[in-house]
Amino acid sequence: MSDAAERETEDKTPRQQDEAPREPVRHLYLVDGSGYIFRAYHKLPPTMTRADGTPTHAAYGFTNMLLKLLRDIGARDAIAVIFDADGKSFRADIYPEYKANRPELPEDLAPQFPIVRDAVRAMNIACIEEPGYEADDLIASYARRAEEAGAKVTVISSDKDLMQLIRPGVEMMDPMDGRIIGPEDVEKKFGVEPGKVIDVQALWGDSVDNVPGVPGIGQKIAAELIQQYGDLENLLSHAEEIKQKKRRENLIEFAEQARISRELVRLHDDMELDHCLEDLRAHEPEPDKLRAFLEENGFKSIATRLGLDDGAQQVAAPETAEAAYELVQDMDRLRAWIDEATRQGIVAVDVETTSLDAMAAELVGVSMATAPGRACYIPLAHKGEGDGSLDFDGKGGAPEQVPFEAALDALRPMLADPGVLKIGQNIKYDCVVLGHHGVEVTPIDDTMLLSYVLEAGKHGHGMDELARLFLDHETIPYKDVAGSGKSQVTFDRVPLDKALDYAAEDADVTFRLHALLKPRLLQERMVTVYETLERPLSPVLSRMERNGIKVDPGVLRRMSQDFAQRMAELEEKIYELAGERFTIGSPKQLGEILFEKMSLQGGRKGKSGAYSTDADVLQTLAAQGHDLPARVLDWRQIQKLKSTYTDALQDYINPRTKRVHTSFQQAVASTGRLSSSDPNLQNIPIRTEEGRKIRQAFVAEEGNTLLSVDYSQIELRLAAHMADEESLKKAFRDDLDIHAMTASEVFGVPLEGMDPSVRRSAKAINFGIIYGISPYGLAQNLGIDQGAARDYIKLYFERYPAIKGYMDEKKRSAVDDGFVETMFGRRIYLPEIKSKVPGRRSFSERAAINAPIQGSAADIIKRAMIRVLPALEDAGLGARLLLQVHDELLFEVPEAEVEATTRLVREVMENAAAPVVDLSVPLVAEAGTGRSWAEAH
DNA sequence: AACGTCCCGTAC
DNA sequence: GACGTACGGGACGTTA
Repeated sequence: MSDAAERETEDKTPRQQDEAPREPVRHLYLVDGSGYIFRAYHKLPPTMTRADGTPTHAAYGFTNMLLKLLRDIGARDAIAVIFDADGKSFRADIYPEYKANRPELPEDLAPQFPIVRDAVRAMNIACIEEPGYEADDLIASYARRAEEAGAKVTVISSDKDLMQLIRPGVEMMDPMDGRIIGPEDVEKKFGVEPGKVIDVQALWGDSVDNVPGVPGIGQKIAAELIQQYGDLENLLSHAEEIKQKKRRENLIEFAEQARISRELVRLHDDMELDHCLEDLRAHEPEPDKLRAFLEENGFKSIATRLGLDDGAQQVAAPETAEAAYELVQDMDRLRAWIDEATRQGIVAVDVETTSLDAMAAELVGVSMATAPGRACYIPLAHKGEGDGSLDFDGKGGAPEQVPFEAALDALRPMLADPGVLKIGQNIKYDCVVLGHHGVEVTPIDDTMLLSYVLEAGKHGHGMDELARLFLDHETIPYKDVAGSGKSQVTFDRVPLDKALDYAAEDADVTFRLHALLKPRLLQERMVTVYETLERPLSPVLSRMERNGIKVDPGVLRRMSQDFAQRMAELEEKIYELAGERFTIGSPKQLGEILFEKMSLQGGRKGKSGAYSTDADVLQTLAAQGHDLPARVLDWRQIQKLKSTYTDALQDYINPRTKRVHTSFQQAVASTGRLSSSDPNLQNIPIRTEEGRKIRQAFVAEEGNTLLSVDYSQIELRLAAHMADEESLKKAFRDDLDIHAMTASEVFGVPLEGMDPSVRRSAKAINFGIIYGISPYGLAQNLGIDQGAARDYIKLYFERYPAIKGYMDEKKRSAVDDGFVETMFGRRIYLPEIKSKVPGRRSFSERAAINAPIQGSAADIIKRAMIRVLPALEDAGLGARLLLQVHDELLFEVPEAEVEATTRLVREVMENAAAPVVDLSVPLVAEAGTGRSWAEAH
């Protein structure tokens, strides 16, 4: 018999209204009924059933747990079991999806809920629920009421949603082991004090209850943010300040969702309550009632234990609604689509392949759109599903498709028809792939380039982003059709119905984007940039990518081997010096070795509070005579060269062409520059002796020579022109050493016998000008203090006042217009130029200075690239353009034509600004040739 | 397992 | 905090 029961039994007083006032309730126990029953359900094996077959194991466990609890509480205690009422709670009104994807109750649990309610009543315990509210709200409200009455509260549950209630006077208890869950446990789970739990949950969300939260933010980050900003509202109003781009954007975009989430998890403690504290006071169970319950459910062992056994025998036991996409599987339908495209004179085209790498990709299918919502997909090389093996009913076989070559033959005339405009999103990719099959695609329009020209700096230009932005449409994620991770398949294994949805959507979206964006060229005066720069450049880049460059794998392999050996030696030495083995490549571990174990001086920096171990820091330490940092510097250099270049490049050699085919990105860099990836051939080392050797692996085909032609100081020249800085312009016209001259002007030293360090300083300032100089940056660069750097800049501006004027003007116009322009009219938007966060604003200000300069140079070399191919052709020269590296063009030239080609290329490059821009400074292009890129540059 | 971020380093 | 534009590798932490 329980203690409570004994006490009650001893005084033998039946409960009566007129009984003398008892001492007030001092402690209220609130049992989270659902949580309780779930715990019981999962803890016990599902073996028990009632005589009628109803499963009872959860109810049994529940009854046991509740009896145990009842035994442990006293006469001055109150107790209630709270359940969720059936039906939707008010939270579903705030957020319809709330608990929407909650799985159905297990089949063997649902029928146990009525039993459990009976159990509670049989024990003479109040059983409370309230339609429209959840148990948690009732618990919160009763806890509040008890607290106001001066009673302590224990909530029996381990549900994290209740943890927000923990405060002095309100504790939680784990129903399984009786452990008290205190503020420390909450801290452990949420990373914040209980009072801030709901703010954390608002960000974190809850997949079980379908509370959305903010994407990409989990417990860890949520706690960090709430710690820092105090609460959700304050965080949201300072969301702008968050450093991490993705996180910042999500916080802004999903701010309302976070508020709703907070509202969803916030418990209401102000409900009207049906019971006062006294009503809930613990009573002795009424034996008859309890016995009846136990018997009915076959809980014989409990009855026996409680002495209630009367000997009775029991048995123990998609959105694409408007679009009509067509799957084209026969020649007739294909011809019909081709005819329609030809009649219309405009068609959006998209190819599906097996790879993102255009040169390695196998063509799998083609989609077309001829009007918004009107699109088709023509599968050409789809295989059966699964692993391709045939199963006995033949399902693994390839689906019905138009024969590959026949389809291409049918498409070819339309794709090359000058009267039919082919629209693509990043159509260069499609051109390269189709180019393999001897299919020329012309003329073209590219929605990615349209967006790039119209909105550079505002956002990216990938199709998903454009669809979202301009069409308010979410495209089907690739992983939804092809899977991801281990289960990912190539597109030729995607079932045709899915392939149709995906591929036709791409063409459809492209068509719609084009209809939206193309007219804006004229309205926004961007026709020229698009028509004379980006659009004609696209086929040039296609050509370059298909050309590729020959890379000698033997050279790379030998270098990799050499590097591996040297790294191993250095590692030995480094471990010896450190006195332990560690991951040298981990800045964190290295920092700990250097600054903690060896206690070298070098302090912290960086926002994460980690030690910086960059080359600057290591250099300084090495200069103080420390061997370890010096070795790590060597190790780092070799590791970089090996992993990024000599190892990685070998993997990029196309087995078919034996060449490396980079991909040029035409719509990535906001200034108008190109970028190169997979592999990036625009950052092959050159500055150090060791690194430069990698260029020896880039070689000309037999009988050819590499020709490198690069612009000399093009950005500084353009800066001089644009700022109209007469003295600089004159220096360029006189072909002076510009850095030496700057040194002479700024520091007042004679050109003759100039100290190289003085010239180096001037060079750093000149570079700083292009980047939108700051005293910090210059100081960093020159290894001087900021004061000195500030003086240099001041001196520089005094000598070149027009430069200063140019910078101020750019900043001003950027603020006024929201964008800056290159000499050729390319616009670069600077959406953060008015930001109230100083760091971001100054970032935009520097970009406002740099973008017109860098962008104008980019325009010029693009013009040269566009012109040089027909010029070579006209001259009957066989040179092929292989690479562009911002101010350099690299050609592969038949040996006999080197001289003529050099002359022609220099000519084209030096006059590339004309006739649109009449430069007041000369452009100079310098040429070099050799068997390898190392020799040619 | 996939992703994002950080740190670092390469190019112009 | 921290000079412009990129890409990428490795470490690491978080999310799911």
